[in-house]
Amino acid sequence: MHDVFDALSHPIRRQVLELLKSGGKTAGELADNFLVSKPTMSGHFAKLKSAGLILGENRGGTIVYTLNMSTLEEAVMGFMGRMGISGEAQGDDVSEGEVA
Amino acid sequence: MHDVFDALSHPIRRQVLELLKSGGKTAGELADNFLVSKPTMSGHFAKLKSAGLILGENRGGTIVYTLNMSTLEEAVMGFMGRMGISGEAQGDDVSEGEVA
DNA sequence: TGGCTATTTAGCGTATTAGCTAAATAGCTA
DNA sequence: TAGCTATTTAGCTAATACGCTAAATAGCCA
Repeated sequence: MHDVFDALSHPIRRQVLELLKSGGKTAGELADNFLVSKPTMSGHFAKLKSAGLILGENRGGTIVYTLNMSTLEEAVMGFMGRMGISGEAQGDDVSEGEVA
Repeated sequence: MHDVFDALSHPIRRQVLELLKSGGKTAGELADNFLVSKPTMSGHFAKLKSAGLILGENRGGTIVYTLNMSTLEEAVMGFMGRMGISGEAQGDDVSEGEVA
């Protein structure tokens, strides 16, 4: 759990997840979307992978990364649930916890 | 936005937010829940505050911190929305984005 | 004023993070 | 085997993060 939020703390890593939303992509394809070097991107992939947020499948020379949505969902929605937010729209009105 | 996820990356800070869910608490009350020193906790409060996740009200000598739920919600649910998760329970079935 | 409590700021040490270039590894193709 | 592409590992530097103790600040009370 801690590792998930740790992995999410870097904007490049969050954006990688968003890019993978539409399907698996190779390390090179993903890296092309950012200005940093490929070794730097490789480090980001490693962190996402060790947090369980992506999976890497070695398909002959190239590596295809895919999203592991369940880890993301479990960690983030779990925390938000504990915070009392289940995801339903929740405007400015105070529906509970009357102040006085 | 980046600062929010940055602030959420430390377990103590996430737990502080959970403690504030039930209402405002002083810096000292919050600090009592953790093993680290008060100056260390003060640093965590500062980070949460600069991310806009909590508000600090100086009430004569003591400082009462309160949760700023809207910032948390906007950043986290915004990201999750972009990931295609709106918060509704979402089991193992694939309800959209048919694979083939 | 003096003293007490609550909290932050200053200053320091160490660990981690993020970036780079250069080199290594792995698989393909000729 | 040689060469090409894709990706990671190694090794480095600089910046940031996190913890500590000691000291400063701010408000209260006698």
